[in-house]
Amino acid sequence: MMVYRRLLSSYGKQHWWPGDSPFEVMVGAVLTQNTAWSNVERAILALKKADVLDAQSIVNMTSKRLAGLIRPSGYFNIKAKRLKYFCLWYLEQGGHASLERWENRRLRRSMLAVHGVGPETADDMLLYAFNRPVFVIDAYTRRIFVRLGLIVADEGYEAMRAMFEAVLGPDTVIYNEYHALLVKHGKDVCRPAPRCAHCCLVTHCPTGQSSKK
DNA sequence: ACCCAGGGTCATA
DNA sequence: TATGACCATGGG
Repeated sequence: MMVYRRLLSSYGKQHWWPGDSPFEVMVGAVLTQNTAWSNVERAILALKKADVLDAQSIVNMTSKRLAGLIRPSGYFNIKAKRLKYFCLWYLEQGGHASLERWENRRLRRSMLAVHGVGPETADDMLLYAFNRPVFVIDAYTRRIFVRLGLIVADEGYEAMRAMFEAVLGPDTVIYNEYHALLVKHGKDVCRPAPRCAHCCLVTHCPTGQSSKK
């Protein structure tokens, strides 16, 4: 796809997902829900320094303590519970070595059944922790392709994923790089539209949202 | 002081 | 099924 080539030549390889192990990638996928990655890094660093970045430690520890450790990532009470649910599932299924033998669909369904793991989080894990050819759709992907006029605004998650996967064919390497490039482009260039378009055009906004005073 | 960020769940209608 | 409320920190 042309969009992919142009992004790649503009930005170069992104080397995703940042993380030292598949498990760390999965933890990061939960922690980064609606959250800036820089905040997630602090949380993961705190887990490492406390030497608890493994499923067993997280399951054993109280939600209270876990919430304190991941505090910088935001939504810490909710995410502490989500991490515990996820790690419990992870252990029950026999860990990474066991999960690695599962087929894509079964693995995805099983992940989605974990409380706190939605489509994007599951697909992050599938692509970046298990190297499965699953295309990740996120807010950046949607925004960029809406702006390009290539999709309509209310296109659903599964419809978009199916579209990308059909066009690109099953290719883990391309999916990996493409998603990372879309995030990069979304952050740097394809910024969100202003809330009040009027404020971009005039100095005195009738809605009063331009904070003068 | 606002807005935003690599979402997901839950309660309503 | 389709909206809205809620979760919470750190950076611009």
